[in-house]
Amino acid sequence: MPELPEVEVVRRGLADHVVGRRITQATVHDVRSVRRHLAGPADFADSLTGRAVTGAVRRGKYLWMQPDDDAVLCHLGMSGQMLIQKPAMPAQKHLKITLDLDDGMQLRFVDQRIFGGMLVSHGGAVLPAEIAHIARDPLDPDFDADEFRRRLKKRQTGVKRAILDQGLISGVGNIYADESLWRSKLHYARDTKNLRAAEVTTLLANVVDVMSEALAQGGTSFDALYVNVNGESGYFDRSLNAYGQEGLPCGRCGTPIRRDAFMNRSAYSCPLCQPKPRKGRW
DNA sequence: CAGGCTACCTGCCCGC
DNA sequence: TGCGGGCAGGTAGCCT
Repeated sequence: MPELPEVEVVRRGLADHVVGRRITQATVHDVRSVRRHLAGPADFADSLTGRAVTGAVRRGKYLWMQPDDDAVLCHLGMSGQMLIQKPAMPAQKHLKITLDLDDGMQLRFVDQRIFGGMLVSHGGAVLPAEIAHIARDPLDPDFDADEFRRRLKKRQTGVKRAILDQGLISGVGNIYADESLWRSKLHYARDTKNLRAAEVTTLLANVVDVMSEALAQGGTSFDALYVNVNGESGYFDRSLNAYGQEGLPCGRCGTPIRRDAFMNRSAYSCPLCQPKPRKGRW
């Protein structure tokens, strides 16, 4: 569920509550949450026991803790949560992994749908090999906007597909794709090859803006599934202009927002502000 | 490489 | 009240 702003909120929580701590014990409650740790759940737990966490880093929607040169790579999938809680707190229904910390608190990974998970990447502290294919995200100081433009221009696809491709630009999911396209007055099916340079520049700026604004508001929460490490919801959902707004008036022109089936999911757009491309025209 | 489809999961909401 | 279908902030892999 979480996109870059939500994952960054979680990373900051880990930086505050886990970095500087030592993991005294690791418990895997559901092996499916460590299925990407190929050496198995026992090795996962053994690899973490006694390790001190020295950093918490994020690229796109992935984040990892750094026990020295290694990485505990985490992805929240659609429903993953990281919670800092006292051991006395009753276990959540979908509690998957518990890391006991040397200050008496626990880091709990809760994940209803189990699309997320953790793995230990040996020597992966700088960049885990498992995510070498993930592009830098636009909030990364080393994000290369010119390279993004070059690579985008070479794509033969629709613009929303392109910005959802984590290998081209990371961190953008369905919410912020629709929101940045709405702000840019671009239809999601616009061909990347036919985008004008100014349109790409505007889009990139809007991607950065919408994710920065969402981050400042603690992320987007529609329900209790997305929360920070203290269990609190973000409130950027109040600022959404397109995503989930089917039938509601466009904030610019009043035309009802429409929902289209797209990539087995949804694409929300304003039919007037974001005109559908016609063959031969764009 | 593009893109359609499936799998991986649980839960909620709606219509019947 | 129950059941089936559709839907949900994601990713990877297989096929054409």
